[in-house]
Amino acid sequence: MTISKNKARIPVQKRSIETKEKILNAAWELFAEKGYFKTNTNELAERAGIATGSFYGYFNNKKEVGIELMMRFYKEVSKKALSNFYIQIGDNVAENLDTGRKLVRFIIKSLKESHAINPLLHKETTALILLDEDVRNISSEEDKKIIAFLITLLQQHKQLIRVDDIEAAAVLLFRTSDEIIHRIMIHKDAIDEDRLLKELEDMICSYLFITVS
Amino acid sequence: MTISKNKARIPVQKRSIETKEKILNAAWELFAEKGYFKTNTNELAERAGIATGSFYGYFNNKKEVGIELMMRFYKEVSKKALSNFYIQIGDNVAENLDTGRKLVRFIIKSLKESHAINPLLHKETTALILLDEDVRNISSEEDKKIIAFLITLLQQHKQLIRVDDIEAAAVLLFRTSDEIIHRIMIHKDAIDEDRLLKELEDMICSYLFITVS
Amino acid sequence: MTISKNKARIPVQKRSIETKEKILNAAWELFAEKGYFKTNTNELAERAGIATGSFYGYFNNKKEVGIELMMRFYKEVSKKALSNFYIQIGDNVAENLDTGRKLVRFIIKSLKESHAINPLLHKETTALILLDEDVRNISSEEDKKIIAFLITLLQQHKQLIRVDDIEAAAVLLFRTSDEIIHRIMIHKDAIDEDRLLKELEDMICSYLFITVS
Amino acid sequence: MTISKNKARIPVQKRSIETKEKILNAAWELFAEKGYFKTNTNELAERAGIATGSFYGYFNNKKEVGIELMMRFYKEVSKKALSNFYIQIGDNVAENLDTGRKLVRFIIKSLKESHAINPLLHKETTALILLDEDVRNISSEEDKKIIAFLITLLQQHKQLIRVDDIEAAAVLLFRTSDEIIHRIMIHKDAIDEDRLLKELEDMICSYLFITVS
DNA sequence: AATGAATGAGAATTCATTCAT
DNA sequence: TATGAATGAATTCTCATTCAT
Repeated sequence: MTISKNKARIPVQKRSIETKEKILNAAWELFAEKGYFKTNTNELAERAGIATGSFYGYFNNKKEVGIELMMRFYKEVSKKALSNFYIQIGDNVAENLDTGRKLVRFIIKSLKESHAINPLLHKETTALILLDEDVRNISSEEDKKIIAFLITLLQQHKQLIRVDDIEAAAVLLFRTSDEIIHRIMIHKDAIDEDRLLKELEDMICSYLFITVS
Repeated sequence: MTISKNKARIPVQKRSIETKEKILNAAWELFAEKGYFKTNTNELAERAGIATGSFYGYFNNKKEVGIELMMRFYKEVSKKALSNFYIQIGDNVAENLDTGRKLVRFIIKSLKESHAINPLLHKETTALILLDEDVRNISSEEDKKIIAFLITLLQQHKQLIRVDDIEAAAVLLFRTSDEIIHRIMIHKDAIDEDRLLKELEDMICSYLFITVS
Repeated sequence: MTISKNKARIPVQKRSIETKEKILNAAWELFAEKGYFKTNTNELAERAGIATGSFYGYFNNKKEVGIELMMRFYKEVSKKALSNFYIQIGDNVAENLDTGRKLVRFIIKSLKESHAINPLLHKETTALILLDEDVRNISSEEDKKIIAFLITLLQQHKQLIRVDDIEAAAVLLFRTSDEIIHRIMIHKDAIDEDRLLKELEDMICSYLFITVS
Repeated sequence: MTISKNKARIPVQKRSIETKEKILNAAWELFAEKGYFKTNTNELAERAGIATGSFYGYFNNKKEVGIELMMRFYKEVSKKALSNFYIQIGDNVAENLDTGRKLVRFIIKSLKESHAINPLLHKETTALILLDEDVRNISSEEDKKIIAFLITLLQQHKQLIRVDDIEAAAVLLFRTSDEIIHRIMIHKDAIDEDRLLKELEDMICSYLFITVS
């Protein structure tokens, strides 16, 4: 269903906003505990402390809750990464390799933090992206914003970067980091987290920056 | 449920093997067309041209079909990767940078081919890995084999490689390449396939090998 | 399965109570018409005039309906037996043989009435007791109450009774009467009902009471 | 289904008879272990060591196996009770009360032995009698034979017996004893077996025979 | 707005029996 | 006769969503 009937109200009143928040919090917990598909709307309502039917006053369907939760992760990336960037990197970017590594570390750290909020829920969201076209499209749009930001970032450090195709590099940088972090959080590959993240950082740096051998 | 009642027969007779094959082929098609979750066992049987009940003579449930298909992918990867390796790289590995790049290209190509077999089915499988613990565990074991193979490969080219932590590098190499290929096949990121793959190759090479600047 | 998920609601609202009653009435009819095993939950819902799914709002499964109906029989027996006892026997129990026979007649009559409510359903219940352990246990508990009541009754008429082992006598009395009545109601043994009941009464009296030869 | 297609062969050859026996033995075990309804024909065939389809060479359907097993119990009663009667009671029946009690004991003992062969299977059979009309009719016919025998028996001891309605007495005697034994074997009423059987014997004797008070 | 009972299509699974080999 | 794969109707139970109150 791509067309929504949109009967769910947009909450304005304080109590309404609170109710919506209660539902999202319930989903936050339950989707992490049992998974998106194994959680049903009755449980969701019950955990939120509302009646089954009331749920549909705030969301048109279950999927919408999944989407809203997914957006929280994106907001987290934005909030952490975008707004706080200059605070952490410094305004007058010192143009040297050290800054480059700092930059990469910062990106990895931001993504890691967004995954860390609720790793199991993040996993569910990832599955939903794979399984549902609507969700995938929304996620795709958000990804584009992140990538656009990364492009800007890389362009701001052009003098450090030896890669010509900045756009492709940004995509590569984002996908690669996100995947490795995801693996660490979810799949618990046999390998140690720190070792893997160190290599990730090294890989990206050796790729992006002009290294003095 | 990890314990199965295992009522499904293990086909020995020619007819049985054929029927099982018919089911797997039906699943192959349907999971790609409609997705794993949206396909039900009745459809599966119907597409296979057998009776509903017959399905349960060969598989205890839908998940088992999913697992069996996933295993086919892994076998495909192994087969492609292992058997063709020497043909492509050459038996007497010339110890120079060119060989290193050849190696990386080979790995990327192998993974790409495994994804290309049935991209949509591959996507479903990826989702299943995220959503089901049993599937995840099986997949995890198979991934280990691939990574083990990569470790061997990298160790055989030690003199080219500047990375110390070969294990972590192998994991990184596998995950990174797999994810990028997955993105290309499934999500159709705005970026052009060739550009992205070129950068991936560059990234891995600049990371792994001693580059003469 | 002895542990139930207990998703069935406990009806409080008037509408709920009515719906539950509708289901029980449907079961009452259908179990008698077609038998417990040959009735399925869809039919049950249909006869009750509700949707299939609604059934599961009130009972976790068919068995629970069977149990609930069985309990109704027991309640019926208790109600009939306990409340009408003094009306029929009289308050100041005349201590003579006549009272003894009255007592036995009363017991037989009470059991007979409970069977007469819905003989076919009673038969199904009896089968269920044999086939299902949970049902058997519940029935066993209820039987104990009846037997306990009979023990009290017999003890109140101790002076008439020549049997030493009152407990065993009560069990014997209950099982014997119940079985004979059951036979009469269900199996239609070739023999005439009145003749058999007369002999039953005689048998019990001659066993229990001091007869003046 | 009251009309049978009767495709099952009547085994004459030794091997055929053995196969049929294997099926019956498998059912004997399985119906006692899991119950008639919870045992399926595949299991039955497997336990018998034959192929699923072969089952239908010997029985037209599952019910027939139940019936044949039921008949075994009846044969047991006949064998034990009817043929061995004179051996145990003695040919020249001493016409005194002692013989009466012996008689009752003998009847109870015979019934008890038939129940004891395989109590759980006997329970299943009892349920089947309740649930299936065909089975009930066959059982009814067999019951009549037993009752007829009891009538003969009682008539042979007429001089001891004070009951007028011998027919009704025979039915009562059979049903009562059978039920109590059944209870003892299956339901494990709280009461001790010996106590209950003693009272049963007393009850029947005090009813049947002229007691010198 | 809130409630929670009702809906009903849909999914998984079973199993007595048949039938081609 | 034996085999065991195949059949497919039947059954139980779930759950997102609606709707009367």
